[in-house]
Amino acid sequence: MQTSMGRRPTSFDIAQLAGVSQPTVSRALRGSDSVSEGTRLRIEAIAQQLNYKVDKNASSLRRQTTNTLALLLFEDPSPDGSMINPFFLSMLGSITRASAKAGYDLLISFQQFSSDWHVDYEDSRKADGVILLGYGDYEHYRGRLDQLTAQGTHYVRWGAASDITADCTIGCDNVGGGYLAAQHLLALGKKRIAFIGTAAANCPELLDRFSGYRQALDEAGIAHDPALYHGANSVEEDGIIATDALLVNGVNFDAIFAASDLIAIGAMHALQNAGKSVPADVAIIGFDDISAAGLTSPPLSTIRQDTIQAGEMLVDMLVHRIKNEEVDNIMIGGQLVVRKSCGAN
Amino acid sequence: MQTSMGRRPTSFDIAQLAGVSQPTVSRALRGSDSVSEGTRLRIEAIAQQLNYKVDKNASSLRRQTTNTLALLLFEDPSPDGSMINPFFLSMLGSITRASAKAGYDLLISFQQFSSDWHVDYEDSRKADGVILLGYGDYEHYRGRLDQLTAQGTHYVRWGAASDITADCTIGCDNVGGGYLAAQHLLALGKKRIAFIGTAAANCPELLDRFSGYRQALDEAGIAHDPALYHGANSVEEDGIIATDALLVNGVNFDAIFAASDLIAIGAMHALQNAGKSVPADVAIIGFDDISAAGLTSPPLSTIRQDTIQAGEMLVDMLVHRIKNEEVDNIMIGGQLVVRKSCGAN
DNA sequence: CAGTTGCCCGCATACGTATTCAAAGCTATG
DNA sequence: CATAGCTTTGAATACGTATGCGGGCAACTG
Repeated sequence: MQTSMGRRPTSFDIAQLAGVSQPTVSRALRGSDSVSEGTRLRIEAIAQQLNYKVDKNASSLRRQTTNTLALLLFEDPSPDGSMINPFFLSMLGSITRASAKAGYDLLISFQQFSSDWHVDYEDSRKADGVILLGYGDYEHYRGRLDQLTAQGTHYVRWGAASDITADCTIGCDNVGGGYLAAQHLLALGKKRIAFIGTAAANCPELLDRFSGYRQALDEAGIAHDPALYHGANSVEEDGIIATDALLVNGVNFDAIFAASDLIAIGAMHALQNAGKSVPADVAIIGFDDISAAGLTSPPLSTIRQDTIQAGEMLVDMLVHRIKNEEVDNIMIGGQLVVRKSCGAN
Repeated sequence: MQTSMGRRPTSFDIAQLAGVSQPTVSRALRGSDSVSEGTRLRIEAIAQQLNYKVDKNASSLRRQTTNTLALLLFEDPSPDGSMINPFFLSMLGSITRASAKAGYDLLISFQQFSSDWHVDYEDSRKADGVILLGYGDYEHYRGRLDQLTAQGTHYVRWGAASDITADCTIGCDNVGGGYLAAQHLLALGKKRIAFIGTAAANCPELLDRFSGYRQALDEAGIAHDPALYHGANSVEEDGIIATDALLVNGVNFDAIFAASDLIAIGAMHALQNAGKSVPADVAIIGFDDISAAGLTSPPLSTIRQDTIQAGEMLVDMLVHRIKNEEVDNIMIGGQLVVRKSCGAN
């Protein structure tokens, strides 16, 4: 029982069938209290029968709100041009779920750092707010964040708090996490703990982890030894390269704190390829607790970032911001996950 | 230089500043050829200066098209309530990229099988088309697919071709993949090859892999032995359970073909926990080639499904369908990826 | 019975864009 | 110089929904 041929039903069609006006249909279906019970039921029945759905474009246009969040995922173009960092992929999954739970649709977009992402979404009224997700030094785009704020775009960002005006972030306590990791190795009696991940391009997260690591070592009275520090971005390959360099240079080390699990996995492979045993010869601890961390051999000890909690918090915080409610930056603690890669059970 | 206070600029604002009418602005910015060069440049300059962006809600409403695709991701509620199957996560990443490349925004939504997904998106005009992604027996929702077709929703589906009216799918050659896997094990001299993944609930993919496996065994003259077949859904835990059962029952087997990598990883852990060596005692091959497959110890041989290619094809096919172009179902071949879990080299 | 209150509802309109139609200006042609 | 043809523009309108405002009607009060 279609009204006109083929066309999808509108609120006018329903109004006509129900013998009321279009505004009444709108009110009835939105649950306004100024529609009589009887009328509402009648309208609802017809709507159901016609399989009527509100046209969200029209609705959004009229209400000037979209009930949609946008997730902007930043990624350095990866070598193979396709993989996504598993940590962010996990966050993506979590955010997807969380926004659904909050009643918002989620629009996803990959972005290069260089693109004009700062004007893409809210600006074109496709989303009410934006979640920014990615590693990276915010100094590199603080101008864009300021512009977001200037044009009234609501956004939240994954990462460390900053002094950027009206910035709003949720991030892991990377310093604390680094401290935990180093402390764990120290407690196991390790004295020569290498750090892989220093000076990673645009990545303050890794630098914070280094700070935490140094803090633990300082407290233990262990002096600096730059030979133990090695740069790496968060990819497996960099872990391999860095570890190979340590080996080739004949550096003496009994443990590695890798600033991310991917680096740690690379390091583990490099060590094993060189005939070293993990953890007998070298203990390894990573950071993130990506799902692959539990699958390596030996399973990788790591500092867990709770992506599920983080995703929910990001969505939650953004929703608050959209409602112009006051929100505070949040820091999530990292949790030590002990597996076999450090030795002691 | 804002037009009215605070308000975001509209095409009327630009028209006024440029001394033309609103339609001319619309035409100029959409690149219509019936606007003089001078006028167009003037309008473009002003638009840029005001940081004007087309309101996509209004535009979509007027044009009755959204330039957006929706991805519906089906998932059995997982035990921990949060993880996403890594294979689908990978597909998700690939589809995200592919749709961006095709110039479409991507809307993502998790769905329970039981929900009213079939009317959610295109119906409410938020997307021009829908990608359906998930394991599952389409028989369970053939009615919904029919309804999608009936209401004119464009969709493509990941999975095996079917006899559903106007159904449109891209899927892996699971039979061929299963054949490849079994053949590989046979070539290595394995005689007692267990299969884990039979009779998985709602999962024709796994059954097809079983068919391929049987086909290879039949050709090798190996008789059926139901003791070697074990049910499992595509989660690690089921792999553990199934393998433990094989061990407890004292079944004689020298290889396992697991119908998915997650199952294979579970099986590997179960074997190693029981003191068995992989591949010396038991060879293992999986299916999918999720990113964790290369990280296990030993690294897992598997049948690779090319998610990148699949994602691009899904998007491509959907775009064609949206344009009402004829498209054919596609089957993607699985590729044997040889690592260490089966022994040879 | 007049006046007041409160409940339901319809009229008119706004949201911002894209397109159809017609008209205006301009060039070319005979 | 009149007409035809072309280019460029504006007026009007449609897309489908949501909401401010006012009106009709019944119930209730004095």
